[in-house]
Amino acid sequence: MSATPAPHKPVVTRFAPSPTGNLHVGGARTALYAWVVAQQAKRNLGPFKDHSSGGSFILRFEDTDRARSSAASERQIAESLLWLGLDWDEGPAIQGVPGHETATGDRGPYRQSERLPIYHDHLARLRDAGHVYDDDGAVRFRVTQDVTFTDAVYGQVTVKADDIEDFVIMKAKADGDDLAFPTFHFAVVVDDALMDVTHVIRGVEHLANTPKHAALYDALGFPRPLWCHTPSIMNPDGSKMSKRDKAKAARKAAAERSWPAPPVTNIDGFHERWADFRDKKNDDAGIASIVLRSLGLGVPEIDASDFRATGYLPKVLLNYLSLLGWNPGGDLERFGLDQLVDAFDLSRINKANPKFDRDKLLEFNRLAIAEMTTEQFNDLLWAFCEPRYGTDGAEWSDAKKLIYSKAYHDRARVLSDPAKASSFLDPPDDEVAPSENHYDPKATKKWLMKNDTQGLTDLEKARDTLAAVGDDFAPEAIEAALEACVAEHGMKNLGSVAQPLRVAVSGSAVTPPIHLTLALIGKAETIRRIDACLAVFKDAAKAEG
RNA sequence: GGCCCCUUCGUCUAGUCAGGUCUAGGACACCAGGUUUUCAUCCUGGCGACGCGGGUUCGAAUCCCGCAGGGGUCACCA
Repeated sequence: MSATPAPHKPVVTRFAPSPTGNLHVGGARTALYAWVVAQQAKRNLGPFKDHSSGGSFILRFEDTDRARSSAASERQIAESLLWLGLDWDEGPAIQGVPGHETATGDRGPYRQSERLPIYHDHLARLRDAGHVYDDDGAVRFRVTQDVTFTDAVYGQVTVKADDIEDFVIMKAKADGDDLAFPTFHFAVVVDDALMDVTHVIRGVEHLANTPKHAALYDALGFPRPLWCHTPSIMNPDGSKMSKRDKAKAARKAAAERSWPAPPVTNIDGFHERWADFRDKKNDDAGIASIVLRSLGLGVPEIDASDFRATGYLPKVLLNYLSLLGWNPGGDLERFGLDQLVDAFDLSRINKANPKFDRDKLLEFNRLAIAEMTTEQFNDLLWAFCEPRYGTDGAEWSDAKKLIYSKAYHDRARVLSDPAKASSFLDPPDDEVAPSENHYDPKATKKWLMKNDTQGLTDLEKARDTLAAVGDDFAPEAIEAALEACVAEHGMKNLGSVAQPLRVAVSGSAVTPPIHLTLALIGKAETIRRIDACLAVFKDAAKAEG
């Protein structure tokens, strides 16, 4: 078995999703592998080192299930693919996707619903040769022989004719249609053959269908492609990772809290949709996301767009996905697309279904963020945050944005982390006078009240020091002033002032580096919060003492 | 249930095709110690696997057979 076709034959791979939802991670990985193989052929790399055959990667929509297919889903899939950097050489026109609003390539149409006459031509050939028969308005293919085919990862597979049913290749014609629709089995074979596809790379769930496809290739007189089936990506509990996981998570969370009724009212018919959803009449991912978010919970990332929304870097997702069921053979784990194109080899794909490990993905993403410059992180972070979180009307200066980026550059794992960790930036609530409730009890005890309120004493000194810092309140100036304060008063270390300050301005003992935190809050607000804190705890100390 | 596929640390895996160099290597997670203004980082160390049972062989994670467990498929869905 060889993954290398004859030198004169260009390599053609394709990604052929049915547009019935977003791009699932499993689909993303399949698309990646197909894209990589085409790249290798184009650039004479990997298994194609000595072949100048050329290659191309086709995007085709398998929309023979008209009830579930949608243009919106086509757009989402295309956008996710582009976000990942997996552009295609040939594909259909997709409205609303810049760069792809007109079709490219001359092997189209690239939508099965637009290829109906082609299927009927080939059906006629099959009929003439006696390979098919009618059944209740549908057309079935007659399986008469055992089938043996070779798969790049599973090796040689043989299935007996008795174990393959006579399967439907043309559905019964629906009312109002001119032509009947083919089933997936017939459409893929005809399309892949006519589009000169050499490598059919897809999920293992299709392995059991492949004997049917091989039989069809033979009956139609088409040369068979090299099949390559990739294992399914599983959840940590061993179940298949699927869109339904969102619905499951939402129902479970709602049930655990005895969630009475959704607080969402501005969406048309939400309550009815929620009721149906709760009663398991559907697994609407949109409803699931709304429910989960209303409960303050994260939505499990399943689709490429989910990972994008959380703030994963596309190259990291690709890196991690490529490693799920494949590896270059040594200890190398973190690499970019170019290295992947260099090293990839279909025959090294594992057969067992891997489990998706979010911790490892998170760590890879953290490392990738840490490796870029603060300026790069700054650009990325704000490009990510601004469309998502808005600016609350108050525009931040570039300088302030950069300070924020510095504060989170080496502790953000995903781009949404900083927004979650920076509640200390929330504007003060003028309605409520500060009280002990604003402060974490453990933190106040340890950093303010301990040793006869030593923390409060140090905090007062820090306050005066900060009040003397210039009004631009730059991080460097703050840092220098606090260090001088520590030295002048013979304090143990910077923590002596940093910790009480953290508690005073944020209510907790955890924030980014203190000088960045204070600079972000601003001078006036910093002083105001310190004074409020001192007032609260001085009184408390007096009452006790 | 029929048919097909899979099985190395908790997880992803290297090693299996060409049996010895594997008292099984790496990464993530976890645990302990150290550095550090908190958190995080960083450094050092640690825990931890060949599903089970037979067989072949001087020798098996690697080859053979059986079992168990997991997955897929059996649609006019893809």
